[in-house]
Amino acid sequence: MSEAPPRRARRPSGGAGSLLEIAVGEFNTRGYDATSMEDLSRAAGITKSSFYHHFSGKEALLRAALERAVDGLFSALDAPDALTGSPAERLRAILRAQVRVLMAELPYVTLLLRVRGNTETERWALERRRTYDAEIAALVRDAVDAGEVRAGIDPALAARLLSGVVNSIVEWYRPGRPGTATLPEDVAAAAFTGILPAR
Amino acid sequence: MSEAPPRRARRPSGGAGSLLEIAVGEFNTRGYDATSMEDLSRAAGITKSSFYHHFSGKEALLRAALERAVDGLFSALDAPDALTGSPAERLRAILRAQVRVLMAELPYVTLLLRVRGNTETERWALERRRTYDAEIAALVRDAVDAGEVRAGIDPALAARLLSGVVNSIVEWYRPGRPGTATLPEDVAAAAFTGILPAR
DNA sequence: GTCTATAAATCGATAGAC
DNA sequence: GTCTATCGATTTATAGAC
Repeated sequence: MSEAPPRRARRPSGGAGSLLEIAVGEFNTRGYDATSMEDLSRAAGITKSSFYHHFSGKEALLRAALERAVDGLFSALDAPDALTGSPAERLRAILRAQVRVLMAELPYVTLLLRVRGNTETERWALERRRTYDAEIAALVRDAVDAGEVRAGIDPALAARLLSGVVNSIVEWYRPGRPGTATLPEDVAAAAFTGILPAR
Repeated sequence: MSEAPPRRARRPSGGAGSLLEIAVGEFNTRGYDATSMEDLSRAAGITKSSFYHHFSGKEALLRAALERAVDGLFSALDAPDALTGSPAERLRAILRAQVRVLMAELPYVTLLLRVRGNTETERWALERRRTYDAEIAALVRDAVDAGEVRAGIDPALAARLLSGVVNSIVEWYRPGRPGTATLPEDVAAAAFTGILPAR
């Protein structure tokens, strides 16, 4: 009972998922605000109108991308080895998991980290980021209170520097680069031992 | 021989320097691409046309701001205590100086660190940043070769993480915050000893 | 040095045929 | 699901009066 192959439109795009991937790539290359719907449709090989058939607008694309990034980020808090052990052990496990998420969801998390807050969607993303950062800061305080790490600096400052060093990975990491298999552990070790420890 | 005071236009702006400061503030709040000349002139309290009398266009403003940021950044390499001593000592002095520059020239450096490369001016800024980062990376290699720091991770990775932790300061530092007088030394110490060193 | 007015291009988004 | 054509708003930038 073989049917005839489904009638195809002139230039079938790969579906909403494929278009989102293309759009996020363009957003990261030129910046969200500097990327026009014309740019997106050209990159996808369809017209602007066709793009609007899949997404209601530019902000809908941003929303879908940021939701994926936020979901990934928060999943680091629930990593298997992040739920047990001392505060410092859990914190170290979360750092490793966060680096893994950054690597696996690189374009989406990159976009999230560049959001400025111009629209409701962007403000929502910023709020979710603040919540995540607050969770990390609380864990740092727990680790200091438990006497597991040296409180040479303000725990709030330590949490900010931790976020900074981890998030900065999106500025240079590219998939397939040699020697990045150990990156999650390397970053966690650098955070606890120092990036440039004295001999 | 007192002359009459110079005839004044209806709403005298504070000159090009003042307008640049206002523009950089707007760029950092909304993002460069999302900020229109209309936004800038409204923030300055003059019309768009008047703004064009002081700057030839939006990109000229960006260029002036980025030049100031780049000059500040490179000045960290020439800090008095960065020219003598062992590689590790010089590296630590440069880190401190870089944090001081970030704090003193916060809005300009913030703008520099967000540049994407859409125009010739932005690509020039990215190229200058690459040159600066290469200088830091060379110093890290020197310190490792001299046996002053532990080469637990790839020196190139160490240099990237260093840049990440230092530059991330612009994401949260605000002038006048209490307890930031020791920030340059705190950041340098965290880089060498660890953000969360074990007890 | 400021203003009003406007040009010329581009933007996000929609209408409607196939 | 794709297309052509277009709308209305916005953008960068300029002309020219005061």
